[in-house]
Amino acid sequence: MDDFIRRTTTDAVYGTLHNEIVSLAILPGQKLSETEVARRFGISRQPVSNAFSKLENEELLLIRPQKVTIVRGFSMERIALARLVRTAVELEVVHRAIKIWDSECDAKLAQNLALQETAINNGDLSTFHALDYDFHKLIYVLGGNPLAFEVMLDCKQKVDRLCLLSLEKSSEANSIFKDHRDIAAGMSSGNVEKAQASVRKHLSRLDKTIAFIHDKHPNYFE
Amino acid sequence: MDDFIRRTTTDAVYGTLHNEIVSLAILPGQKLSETEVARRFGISRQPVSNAFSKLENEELLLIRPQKVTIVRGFSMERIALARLVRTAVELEVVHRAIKIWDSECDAKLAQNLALQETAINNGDLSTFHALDYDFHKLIYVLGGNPLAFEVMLDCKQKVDRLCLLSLEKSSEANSIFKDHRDIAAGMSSGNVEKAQASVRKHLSRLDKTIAFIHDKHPNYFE
DNA sequence: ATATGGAGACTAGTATCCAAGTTTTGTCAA
DNA sequence: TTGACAAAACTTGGATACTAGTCTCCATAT
Repeated sequence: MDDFIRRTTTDAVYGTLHNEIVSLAILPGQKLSETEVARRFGISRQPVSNAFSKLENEELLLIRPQKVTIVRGFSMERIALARLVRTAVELEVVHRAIKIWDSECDAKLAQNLALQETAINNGDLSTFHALDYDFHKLIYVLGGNPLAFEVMLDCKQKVDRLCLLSLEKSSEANSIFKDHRDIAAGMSSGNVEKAQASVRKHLSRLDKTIAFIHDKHPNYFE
Repeated sequence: MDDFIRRTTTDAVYGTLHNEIVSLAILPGQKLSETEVARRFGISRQPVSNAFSKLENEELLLIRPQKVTIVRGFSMERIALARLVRTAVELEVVHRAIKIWDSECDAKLAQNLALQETAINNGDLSTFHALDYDFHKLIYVLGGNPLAFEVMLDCKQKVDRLCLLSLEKSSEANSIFKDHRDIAAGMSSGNVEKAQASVRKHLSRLDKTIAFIHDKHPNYFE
């Protein structure tokens, strides 16, 4: 009865390349030949071409007829746009969530925050980042807009790819945790402006990092 | 020197099908066979397949391996999501625009509004709709976020395709015009909350229309 | 030394063929 | 009439051949 989702060759190639690009295993500007990738996977060019097409739709590749395909770099305009959309969505989700917020929501957020604190005290950053993810997702889900979380992730991913170029995320955990506590307090208070201000502050934390990366790695920008 | 953009067969097929789908010339649920479309255009299946793939990425088609491809219908969840994102972006753009808003911006909006009034008095709805488009775009451009306008258009398009099922847009022009005046006044006042409230009211105008369509055409929903 | 032109090695786009899975159809039997 | 079941007629996915445009490099001419 269940619709089986057969994993096509195209999907497999797409997934692999997508990971390699967003993880910067393949750097911006690098050439990607359909033939070469096909050889690497031991398949024909067709599924590779389809996968390329999907990656182009995400602005990860630049395909021009009869010219070599290259991995797209960053642009400050597109990064700024992704951040604008993420901020906008996050603020609106908070706006809507706060209208139906109750003590049960508070409790779930508090539970997550407690785990965050434990993770920080243990120096367990990977757990902390997972909890960070869950914290934001909770606000979407509890607020009744789980689908919007996916939109936000799309935006976040574009910025994250850029921020991989900076290797100084470790010391920030404490500040992030404090932001989260502010956001939770804002939600709990029922004060939209207060909650949104906390979100804005949290999201603007990347301003300096991005400017720094832009200065340090201009060659990765278009 | 200019990069010539050669129009591929894939692009042509994509463009034609895209228009037909969003204009509801091809209705949700209709089957689309690669072979059949290829015959219709007098080309091979390959570019049709590529075009299908692009349309699937926009959630306009549903492609399953070895099964017939069909035009996707609407879902209230996706419509609600598109409206949420549009609202969010529009509010955030207003938030940012109002910080750099000056009398020159006021003047440009006022000029557009004057033309809107003329168009309404002349009963020239197509001109009015073009001015409606320009009005919203002005806020993005003057506010320094022209790229965000494209994001908003993507969202709007999804809702517009649905609203084509309702044929009662004519009498609304006056209300829309008044909304625009409110928004312009809000921008001019420098009061973010006031401007945003006007935008919210403007965008929520579709609530009834969409509920009505959902009731009247349940077969077009997934 | 520099500019020009051409050969050859690339590139992606398209057409065509085959494979593999799904749906429809028709036949035969209970 | 109704059911089972097999065969035929679909569907998309992938492999391969070929076309046409682009880039690189080297020889030749200025």
